[in-house]
Amino acid sequence: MATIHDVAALAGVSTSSVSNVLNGRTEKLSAATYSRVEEAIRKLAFRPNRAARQLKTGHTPMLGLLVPSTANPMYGQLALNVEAAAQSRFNYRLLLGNTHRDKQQEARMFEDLLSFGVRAVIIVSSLNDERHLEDAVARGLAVVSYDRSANDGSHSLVDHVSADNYQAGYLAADHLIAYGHRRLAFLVPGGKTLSRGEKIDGFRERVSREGPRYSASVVEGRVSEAFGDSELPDLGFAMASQVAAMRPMPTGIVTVNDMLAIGLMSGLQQLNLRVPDDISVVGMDGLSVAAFTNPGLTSVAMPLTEMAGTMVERAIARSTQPDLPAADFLFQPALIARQSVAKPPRAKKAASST
Amino acid sequence: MATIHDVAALAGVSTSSVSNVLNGRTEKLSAATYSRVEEAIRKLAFRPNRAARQLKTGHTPMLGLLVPSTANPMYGQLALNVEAAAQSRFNYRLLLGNTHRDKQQEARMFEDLLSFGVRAVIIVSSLNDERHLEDAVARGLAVVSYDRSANDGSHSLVDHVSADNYQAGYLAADHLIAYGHRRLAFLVPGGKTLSRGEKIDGFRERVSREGPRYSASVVEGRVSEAFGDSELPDLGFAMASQVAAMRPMPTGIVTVNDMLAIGLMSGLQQLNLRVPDDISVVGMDGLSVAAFTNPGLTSVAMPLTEMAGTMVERAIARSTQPDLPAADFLFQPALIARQSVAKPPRAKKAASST
DNA sequence: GTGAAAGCGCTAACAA
DNA sequence: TTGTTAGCGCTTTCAC
Repeated sequence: MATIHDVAALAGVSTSSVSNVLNGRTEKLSAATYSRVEEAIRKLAFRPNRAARQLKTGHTPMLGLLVPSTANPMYGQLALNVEAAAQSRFNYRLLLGNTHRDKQQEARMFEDLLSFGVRAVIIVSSLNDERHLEDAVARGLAVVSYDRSANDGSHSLVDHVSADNYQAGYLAADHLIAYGHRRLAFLVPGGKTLSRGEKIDGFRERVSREGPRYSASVVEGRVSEAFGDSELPDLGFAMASQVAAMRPMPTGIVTVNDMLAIGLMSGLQQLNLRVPDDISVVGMDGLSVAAFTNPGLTSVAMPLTEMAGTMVERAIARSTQPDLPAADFLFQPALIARQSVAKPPRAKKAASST
Repeated sequence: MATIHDVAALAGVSTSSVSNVLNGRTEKLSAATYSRVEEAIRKLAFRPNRAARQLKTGHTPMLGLLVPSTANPMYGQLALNVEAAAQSRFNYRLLLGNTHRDKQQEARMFEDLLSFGVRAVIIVSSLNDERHLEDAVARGLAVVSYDRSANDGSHSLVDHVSADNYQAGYLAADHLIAYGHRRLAFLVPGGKTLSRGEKIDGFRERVSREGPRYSASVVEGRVSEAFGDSELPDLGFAMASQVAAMRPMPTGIVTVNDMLAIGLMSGLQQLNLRVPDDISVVGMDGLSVAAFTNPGLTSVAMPLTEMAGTMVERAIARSTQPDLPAADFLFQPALIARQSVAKPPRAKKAASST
């Protein structure tokens, strides 16, 4: 690989002039010198060594992205959007890590990012404990947290970009209620996850507005210790039995995310429960693949592209201006109606017999 | 951030001793010194600066991964597997790029990798033209190409890790034929893709063995210039009409990948064609989500984890030992039977009328 | 407008 | 066994 010295030699100038060209300081060079240097750079196919540059400047155009698992299409899409924004708007490249929602892995990744000189990171974490995030901040990382709203007040050290999960839960319940459902259930994996709390609150709030004849239950899937995002559909599949065993059985189900819903629908069909004739399902995320399930999955979609843009912008801004205070950003979800929701079977009966 | 000097000072030794500890050269230090240095490292939470190290050694523990789009769950899974192998077996981190199968983007990413000091890269490309890959190799990258078999002979510069696509096509056709199908079709997006050639060959070969009463057609989807992997399901959906318009209509369809199949099934159902009663579908990839479609999608699965492991191993091995010759690795696919394949409707009639 | 030179944090001879 | 030192390739004062 050619170095700045080779270029300087070929162009017959000093290395500092080459450096000035590299950094676009047009005003410091005569047009003639400038183009002579450019020519030399072209000829040698010279690309500056980032390690050297970083060693000098202290930063490097890389952004860390930590997601639970890119095998979950939700995070695959997120990675795509984040990468696109980072690349096209800031010329930053993406360092990707799958954390499996494991605190150790997250912490190790932070360590590595730091040692690579990366100063901006976006993390999708659902861990209750944000202490390791704050450690990372203390050591110089600008951290943006996805979908973990900060209303627990504590930490103004980390940016939070999230969907309005309360509203998401509210919308999902609202949609089912509009179709006449009265016995609703909200499905979540057991254990840790956090943003689901608000989703459940919104869901419950909407149901409780209808009075005592409406019910809102929360069903937790049984998950093993090592439960990962790739097993979400399997869990949904298994939870179909839990739902089917409920007495009375709910007629409208909301799941905390789309992959769970996809598994659930499959499991329900396996039990000869038809969606939406016997039971309606609403997912959350707005995965593009949800448009192609059978039936199409109604889902509360998050504005992923906008959120990705904001996250990238914040992470990079705060990494370059460490004095910028952390902030929270809330995005509004929107329900996408497809075919997985219909009138509840009871309502049909009720119409003729009550 | 603490530097090696701070550690040396605190431990009361020279920087080279610290360096030796960092690089685990136990034999060069007394046990006492060693642990004193370790202690100092711990106390200062010292992490060596990779940029400095890289500047010195010329390499950095990073691996590039270029995929068309992580929004395609196939590549999301691939990224997960590659990252896991790189991380757990080599302590390498992953630099991810979405190329949208665009040559410019691929070339730019190569440039960037080079300038970041990354010497090992795995690429999923379907571009006919491998010249930019060879350019990259010439400039010092160890390139491993996924699923682009090299039997065009030309390039021994790039490693090729691929599934036996001929066999995949063969297996898919074989499965349909075993169920009694005679009119088969193979669906692909229009334009570029490459590995599909062998899939089609295997598919055709299997069908032609049955003689003239069997037919194998290839259907190309109409795609725009900017067609991307995220639109695969949409394309499949649209292609359902193309299939439905064929006279005679095929009863068994194979698609070049699962996302296309998922869209196709949805489109067929939209046209009131039932899968598998009216028409059977076989996908390719073995996406985990294909187990949860309705009906479950029969698919020819590629051994993704093993392939990812091999790719990582090769990329890193060849980046550290540039004299290692490039090689090709072929993996055997396996058909996963689910519910999207059944006897053809004609065969049922035939059974009673012939 | 251009060049000389110091130094970012590390590694690896080589000396001691 | 431990320390000294010369760079790796770049950026950036500071002279000229």
